[in-house]
Amino acid sequence: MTTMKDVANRAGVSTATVSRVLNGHAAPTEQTRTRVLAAIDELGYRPNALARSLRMHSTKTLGLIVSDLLNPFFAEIARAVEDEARAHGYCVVFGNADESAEQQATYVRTLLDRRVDGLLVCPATDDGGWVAEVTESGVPLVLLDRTVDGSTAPVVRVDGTEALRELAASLVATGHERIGVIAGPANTSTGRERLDAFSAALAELGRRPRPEHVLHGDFRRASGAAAAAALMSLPERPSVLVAMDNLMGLGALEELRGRGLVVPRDVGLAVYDDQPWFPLLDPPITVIAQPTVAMGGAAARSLLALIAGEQPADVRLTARLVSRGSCGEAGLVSERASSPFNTAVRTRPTSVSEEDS
Amino acid sequence: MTTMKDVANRAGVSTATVSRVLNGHAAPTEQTRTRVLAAIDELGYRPNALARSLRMHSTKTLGLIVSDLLNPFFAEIARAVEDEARAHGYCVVFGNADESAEQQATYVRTLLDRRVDGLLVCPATDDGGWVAEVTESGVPLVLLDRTVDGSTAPVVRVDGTEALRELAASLVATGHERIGVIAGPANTSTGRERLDAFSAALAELGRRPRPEHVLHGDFRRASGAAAAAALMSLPERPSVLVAMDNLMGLGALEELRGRGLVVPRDVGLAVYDDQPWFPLLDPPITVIAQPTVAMGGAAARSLLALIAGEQPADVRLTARLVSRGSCGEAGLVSERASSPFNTAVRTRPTSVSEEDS
DNA sequence: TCGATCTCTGAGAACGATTACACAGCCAGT
DNA sequence: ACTGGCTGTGTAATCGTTCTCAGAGATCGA
Repeated sequence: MTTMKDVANRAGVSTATVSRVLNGHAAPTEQTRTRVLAAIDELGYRPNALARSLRMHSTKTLGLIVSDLLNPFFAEIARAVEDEARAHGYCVVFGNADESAEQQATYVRTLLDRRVDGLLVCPATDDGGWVAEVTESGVPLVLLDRTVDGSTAPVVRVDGTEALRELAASLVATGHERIGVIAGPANTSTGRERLDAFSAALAELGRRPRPEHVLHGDFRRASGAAAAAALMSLPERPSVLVAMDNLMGLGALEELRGRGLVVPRDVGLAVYDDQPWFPLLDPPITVIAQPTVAMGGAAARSLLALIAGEQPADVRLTARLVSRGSCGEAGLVSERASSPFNTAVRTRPTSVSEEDS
Repeated sequence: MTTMKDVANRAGVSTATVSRVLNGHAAPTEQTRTRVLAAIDELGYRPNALARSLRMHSTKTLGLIVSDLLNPFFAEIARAVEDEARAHGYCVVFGNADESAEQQATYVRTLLDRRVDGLLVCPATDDGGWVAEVTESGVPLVLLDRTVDGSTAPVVRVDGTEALRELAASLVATGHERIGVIAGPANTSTGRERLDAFSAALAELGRRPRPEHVLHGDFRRASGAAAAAALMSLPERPSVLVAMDNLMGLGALEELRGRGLVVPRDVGLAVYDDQPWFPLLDPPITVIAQPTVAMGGAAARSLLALIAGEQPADVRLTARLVSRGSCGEAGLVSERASSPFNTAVRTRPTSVSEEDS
């Protein structure tokens, strides 16, 4: 590799001058400037970002740890973060925790060791032992989607209470008595909050889901299938399932299909987290949509603000209910029943990206 | 931040000794060893990977540039690459080219500047101008999924000719006369190869798609919808559409639904690239499945081999046809027609991850 | 003509690690 | 007691940048 010294020799100047030219300092003459640039060009010189970072105490890099890269929810967030970061001249290094606290801890350490300028974490669990490590290292931290015990870091999250309240009301209005819930892990904030909000909403309506109708999954496909299987094997099985995450929703759907159960005739289904293909199912799936792009953007901005020495406030975006008929919602059911086959959806499917803008 | 010097002072030794302890050299006494470790522990010292990399000329990092992070196909690949890399003690830095050659070039440069030990690229286009830059820098390069003009780098790709031949045969056998193709961009190897292979297969069967029935998209959702719209607006519209990528397939599906067209009654659909939700549609979508996890793993291994100084051969995996009935395939259609509603799929949906193992 | 001021450039010290080399003890063999 | 071979440790160079500081000319006013 050619270094700055090579360029300096070739141009007949010192490395200091080369550095000044490279960083756009005022000092160098137009003449030396062109000489240096010519040398850089001839040698195909590219500065070593490692050395630069070591000297500058800044890597222009953000670290992002997502709970599960295969979850399109996080993939979209990752993409949004990256867009925002690039717009500010930052690069993003990803880590995939795979919903595992240990793997997450490993990545936190790896990224701290590489001296990222800031860390964005979608925590795998409530356990916040790792936060102390980050705080000690002095690297700015922003939490995304989920919170963590004993952390004072800014949080960017989604409030689904209102949407869940609407969903509960809609289910009750449709006449559902036995509501099955495939909840997220009890040791994640989103897992608990969604379940709590939904339970509270039902309670307001005078209903209370039976304990055996509430199962916890792990935000992944297989657990959704397992939970659906368990729920549908009960003597008094639910008339509708609410999956608190798109992957568990996918698993539940697979399980229902595998059992030959028809949605919503045999059992209704609602899912937390919209995905582009949900409107394409028959019936289209009723979902609670989260503003993923906005989340990623907001998180990146908060982190950049933190890096700039500001004190960004917590961000709380709101999810919203998108009723599509998979719970046998009034009006949609009857309309649907009149068409013999797989019919066209009534409205053009709304894309997630459109919703976010 | 505490540095090695701090540790050395605290333990009453030199930085050399600290380094030796850290890197497991034989030299230090058990006594000094424990003293150093104690100091490290008390100070919460973490080595600076930047300084280490600068000195060692190795970052233990692989760069991965994907064409589009939002495409689940690439998300799965990214995940597989990361798993394999981690197993060998490497970290992965991602870049998202967004199907843009310029953005890809920017990322190539950024990653080279950060001195990644190796580069894995899913090229956005055929243009291989950037390859020279990588070669000059001496950083090992492996191409993934798509090839590039004038490159001698090892390639990991998927051969879909046999699967496409089977698909063509199946479509012809089902009686499809007018076959519409939503092809990938002509300036990508996969875009061309899939179209060529499919056309050749049809030619073998004595058919030849009409020129106006072949449209090129850009491997993204909107282009699939636009192409489907154009094709279905023709006076002699196709009886079946073949989308050469899962996102274009998604777009096409949305468009068909929006127009109130029923698959496969009004028009058949087949898609290149399986996704977990394809089996859940009614009818389940016939696809050509690619071994994504195997691709990512193979690519990472090839790159690591290259870094180790070996000369890995090109890898060519094979895609396979999964017939599900969305093209009105014989046997499936009749069975389907007998059930009035959204029916259960006939076999348990096969998950992508199972297929890859 | 002589400072004073201003502009440009270079020498060299960081940044935080690794490691070649030297050296100080120690023990064994003569 | 002296040599020679170990063993364990420290000194200092090095990686490729940035940046402080100081010096070399040039310009200018008195």
